[in-house]
Amino acid sequence: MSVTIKDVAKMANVSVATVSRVLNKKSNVSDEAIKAVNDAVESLGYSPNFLGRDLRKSETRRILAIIASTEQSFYSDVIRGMEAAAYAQGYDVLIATTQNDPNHEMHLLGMLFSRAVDGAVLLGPKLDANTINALGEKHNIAMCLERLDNCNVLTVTIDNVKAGRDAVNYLIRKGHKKIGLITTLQRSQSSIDREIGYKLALKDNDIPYNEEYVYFGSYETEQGMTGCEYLMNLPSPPTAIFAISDMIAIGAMNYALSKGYRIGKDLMFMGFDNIAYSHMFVPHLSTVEQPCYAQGKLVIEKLIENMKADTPDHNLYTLSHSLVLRDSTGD
Amino acid sequence: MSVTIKDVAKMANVSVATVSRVLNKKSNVSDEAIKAVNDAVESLGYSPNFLGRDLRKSETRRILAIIASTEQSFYSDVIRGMEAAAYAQGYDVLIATTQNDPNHEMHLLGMLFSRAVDGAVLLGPKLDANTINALGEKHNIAMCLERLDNCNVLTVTIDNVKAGRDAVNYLIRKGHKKIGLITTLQRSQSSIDREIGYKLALKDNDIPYNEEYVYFGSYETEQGMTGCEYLMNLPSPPTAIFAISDMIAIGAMNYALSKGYRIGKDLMFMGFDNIAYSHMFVPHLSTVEQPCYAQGKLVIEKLIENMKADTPDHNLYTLSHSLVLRDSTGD
DNA sequence: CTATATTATGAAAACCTTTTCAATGTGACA
DNA sequence: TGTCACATTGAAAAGGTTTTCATAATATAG
Repeated sequence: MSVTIKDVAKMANVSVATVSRVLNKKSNVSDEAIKAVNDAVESLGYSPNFLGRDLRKSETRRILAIIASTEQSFYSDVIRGMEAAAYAQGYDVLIATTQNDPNHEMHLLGMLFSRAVDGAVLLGPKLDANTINALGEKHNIAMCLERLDNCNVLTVTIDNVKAGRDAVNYLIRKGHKKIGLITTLQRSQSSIDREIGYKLALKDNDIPYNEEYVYFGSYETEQGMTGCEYLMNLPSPPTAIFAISDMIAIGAMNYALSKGYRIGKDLMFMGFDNIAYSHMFVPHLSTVEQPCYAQGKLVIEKLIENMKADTPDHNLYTLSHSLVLRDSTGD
Repeated sequence: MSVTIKDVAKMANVSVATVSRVLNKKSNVSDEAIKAVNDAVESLGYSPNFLGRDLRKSETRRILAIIASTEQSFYSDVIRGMEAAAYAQGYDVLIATTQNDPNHEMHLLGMLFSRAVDGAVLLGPKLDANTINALGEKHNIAMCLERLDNCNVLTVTIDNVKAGRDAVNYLIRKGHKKIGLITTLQRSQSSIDREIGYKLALKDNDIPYNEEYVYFGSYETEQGMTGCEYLMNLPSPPTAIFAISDMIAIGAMNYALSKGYRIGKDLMFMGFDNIAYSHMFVPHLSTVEQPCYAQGKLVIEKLIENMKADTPDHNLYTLSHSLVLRDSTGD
């Protein structure tokens, strides 16, 4: 039905082996043969069947990036970094989404077990550390952006404890003592770590931890509003708020704005991620920036190294973050 | 090296054919054989090699979605729709990004020609209509969100001309006669169509078209600011502005806000896409909403139909949009 | 001019499945 | 008892490529 290497061989009057050699730019093939093959390929409109090729070579040169959804736009820089690193070595990056379903995440990893891809990168997995450890023993897996406790799989991330600590320390340095935290109920390790950082910063400055100042919501902006409403209705409301994501912070600021608080004066906000909207929203949001592109690039480089290595690298790499200071902290 | 169907067969004391039958849940296999095979699969940790399977069956049950980047978060609903439709029929959806490079788009389509996937959906292609037409003759291609003039490939989109016309007619009905348009220099068909709709709405109401009122920028929010600045510095500035995307509209509002315009009163804004931030930003943005999920779902359903059909459907399907009215139009 | 590298080539094996085809065994039925 | 249908099974082919191995042809060295 469809045109195969045999058809090309026949038309070019050579063997399939020769066609294969030309296609793969091997040495030891005459100029005439090269021309004959290329002409035949052209006139037949042939393109090689990757299933055959990949089966024979038992490699696909494809890497799967598994992500909850494409909604969080800050993933896009991570992916750009991943692709840059991959293309540089002749790999393609494919993205698949789990919609936060661990079963679906496992299903997608099936592509790895079944050799439909050579490796996989998990960006914020929903599976637990034990499961991932077990899979990491036998397959080329890496994690990016999000680490997992007790997980010895190659991981590239930032130090979220330190990042949270730096963010809150900055607010304290600005003169605040009553600092609210809006975080998520659904615990990713990064949000746990940022919360730990929040507590450490308080301790650094001998400010007692007050659990009333912590609101647990979800990642949606609406929850930022609700969280801010809760905090500001406390008997002694906070004067600064750290939100573990910009989405949440924007929601929170939105509420504060509607109630007439003067942001950056009466009330300061610090977000996390430095998404594009964080400096479009008025007032501009101060935030913690993490090196998305660099993390994506590094995780792919390390993963490809691992695919070639006999003893894979299962280390944790942490890149450094930085504070971006804008209106919402009065800067 | 890695465990194959042969190893399973050996351990289960059956032929590979029987193993295959068990794995594919075929009839005509004894209960003992089923048990023996399943036990062997379990204890060996076997998972079938998809390359072998796909080659034999010459189908992969995978569909590639080709997208410029994952930055525009409103793609995420389209993808959700695509996945829902795909999974319902046992297909997986893989996403790959072109970063706006037509060469890279062609490279990714190579996965289709080379049978690494069964079909492809283009969301806003950078290739021209002729090229896509040619490819569509031989392969299972569809387009979504974005149509192309003179392109007879299966397409699912909305009527962007009518959408632009409806948006601007609404502003006119609100009493405006001087209406600015912020669009993009880089012409996607949807932005061209929305501009056509803008002009038609003016004509509907006997308002002369004034090219001074049209600003050509890019998709970035910053360009929305610049565009708004340009428009408001005209000798006779517009009293309402239609932006062809919410990102641009938010940038434009941002500028207007900083200059003290009272949005929804002195100056009205209408965006496009109804992204999540459009109702987080204060004031809330009025916008045109397109059915993202439904478009994604439909395009996959039609594409899968085409893969089975002998005479493929190359029609254009248009779903309906709606106006979402909020603060920025004084609603 | 012979002996030996070197280059160019093709036949066939290998990669791992699924599926076809033929064979075996079982039970029913006359 | 003999025939037939049916369920279960395995050997082998098929799918499209790459790669190994052997061979033939040519070039190089002595």
